[in-house]
Parts: sequence; structure tokens; C-alpha cells
Amino acid sequence: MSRKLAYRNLPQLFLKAREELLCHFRPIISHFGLTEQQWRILRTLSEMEQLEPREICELCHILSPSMTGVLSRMEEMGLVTRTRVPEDQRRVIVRLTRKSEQLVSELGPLIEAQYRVIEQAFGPELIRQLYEVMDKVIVAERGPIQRIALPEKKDWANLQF
Amino acid sequence: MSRKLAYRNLPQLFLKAREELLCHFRPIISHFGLTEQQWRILRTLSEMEQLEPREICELCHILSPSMTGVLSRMEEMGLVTRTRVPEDQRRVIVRLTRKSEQLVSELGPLIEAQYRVIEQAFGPELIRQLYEVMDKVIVAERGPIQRIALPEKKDWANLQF
DNA sequence: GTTGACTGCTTAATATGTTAGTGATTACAT
DNA sequence: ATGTAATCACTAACATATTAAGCAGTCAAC
Repeated sequence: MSRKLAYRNLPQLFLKAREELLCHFRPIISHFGLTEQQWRILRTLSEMEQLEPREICELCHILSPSMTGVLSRMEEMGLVTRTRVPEDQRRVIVRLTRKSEQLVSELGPLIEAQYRVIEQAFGPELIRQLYEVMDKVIVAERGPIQRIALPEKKDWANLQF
Repeated sequence: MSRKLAYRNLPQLFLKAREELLCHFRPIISHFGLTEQQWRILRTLSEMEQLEPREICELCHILSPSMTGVLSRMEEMGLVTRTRVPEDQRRVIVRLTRKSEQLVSELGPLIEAQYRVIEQAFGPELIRQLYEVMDKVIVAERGPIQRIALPEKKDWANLQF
């Protein structure tokens, strides 16, 4: 009767490791009145000039329904502009404003400085391993992963005992 | 005029890698009407017999304000019981119910099976490296990490250009 | 025994995550 | 040309994340 699963909770491990890193950047980002998601978008847009919402979703790992709210708040703050594509009325182009370009040019160096501090503390070798392993997990040059068979669905939530 | 930061967005990389893993477990968990957080709690409680909310917060990486809602929903579903500690009226003991113990004993093996499939696809060596690097990031046998100096706060959000 | 600091859980307010579905628009096959 | 499917952004409903603050219970110094 084994009480413990054979495998440690891997997604939870990622969550913890991510927080261990993020806690060193969060103060910087919130210092400028931004959320972490907003900074991801600003950083990405500063490198890509202009993007459409679904491209930003893909690059920043934010789901489309969240993106709607995030972008409209950023538009209200004057951080981005949204313009419809004339040729395709469904699509939208998102760009940085002068204000947010200025913001990125102030914030970017601070983020980089913090990375250097972290690299110093973690050791460059660990950072290198980190990128390496993460890329192996992500790139995933493997075939589609098998999905195990699931038993018939029981509505545990409403099941009486 | 370098447009790109010298460092890749590491927290975002963790987010992506985590999602790459989680997407293989999410269907299993939601098949039983659970959320990912609920499963984290069930799994932890099944290994620890009984825990107090703040301990669950620590172990499952869920903040206290979220925990309140998650636990009360789980209590309503009959997955956990919450009883106050007589000696200290502030504290609470959370336990699994028979129903949720049953649930874990059904769900656990499925999760393990999926882990084996993933280990197969990723290669055992990658999984080993993964645990190794993650632990290095988390254990953090390093001194307190320096915090860079921040410039005077400007309220960019309301700044007019 | 009061006062004051602290602890543990909760509430409040806002932002985002997650799943499902809608409406308008475009692309495509007939 | 026209009906149909696909695409894209958005809305809705609910759960969780995040920060700040509230509130009752405990503990210790006075």
C-alpha cells in the first residue's frame, strides 16, 4: 500500500523554481506599475516592432481571453495602440507607444542588471544548464505523446458516500 | 542601439516548459472534475495524513487568500474536512474524506502511468537532468541575493506624453 | 489583568487563467 | 455565385493569483 507516488510532482517543481526566479524581478516590474504579463508583452513588442494579438498570445504564453483584457488595460494606460487591419477586419495590429518605448528603455537595463546578479549568485554554469534543459523540454523533437486510456467518467464531485 | 535584452526571459521559459508538461496531465485531472490546484492538495494530503492550511500553502505553492476559496469549494464537494484546533481557535486541521481517498487511489495510478509515458518520450536522462537542475535552482544554498537599486518611482501608467 | 505585538485565516479588489461559446469576417469548395 | 467551414477577436462564467487590509485568537511583557 504505497502512499507516495513514484514520481515527484514535476509541474509543481516548475512552479516553485519559476517563483524562485520571478521574486527577484517582480519588485522591479511593479515598481513601474506594471504586471508581469504586461512586461512580457512590452518586452516582446520592443523586439518585434508590431504584432497581432494571437501572435502575442503565442510568444508570451497568455491565452486569448486573457489577452483581450490585458491589451485593453494597456491601451487605456497609453502603453500600446490597437489598429484594425484594413484588408482583414478580423485582425488587429498592436504596437508600442513612444511612452512605452521610453519605459522599456528604462526598465530593460534594470532587468538585465538583475539577471547579472542572479547569474552571479546561481553560478553561470547553472544558468547554462537551465537554458539547456528547458530547451530540451520545450523543443520536443519527439513524436506525439501517447495519451493513456481513461476510465469511465464518474462525477466524484457530487458523489455521495 | 540593442533592441534585444542580453538574457532570454527565464521565468517565461519556465512557464512554457511547465505547460508543455502539464498539458499531458490536465485531461486526466479534469476528467475527474478536479482543477490542477485541487489535485495538488489531494496528492499532498494523501501523503501527509493531515495538514493545516498554511502548511498546504507552503507545500502546494498556493497563496493563503486563494487557499481559502479552494478549500471551501473542496469541502463543499466533500473532498476534505476542516476542523478547528481546540487548543488554538485560529488554527484548522484539513483531512481527506473517504471519498477523496478513494479518488486518489484511482487517479494516482493514472498520473503515474502518464509519467511513465512522458519519461519514455522525453528519455529518462532528460527527466533526471530536469530534477537535478530544478533542485539546484530551488535548494538555493546561496546567500541572500542582492537587490539592485531602483530609480525614483515614476507613475508611467498615468504619464502623459 | 491589560496592553501591545504577533499569528492564522479571511475578505476585498483587481488581474489573470481556463473552458466554452458567440459574432463578424474571410477563405474555400462547389 | 453561394453555402460552408475556418479564422479571429471577443464575451461569459468560473477558478485562481496577487496585494492589501481586516479580525479574532494567542502570547508575552509589564
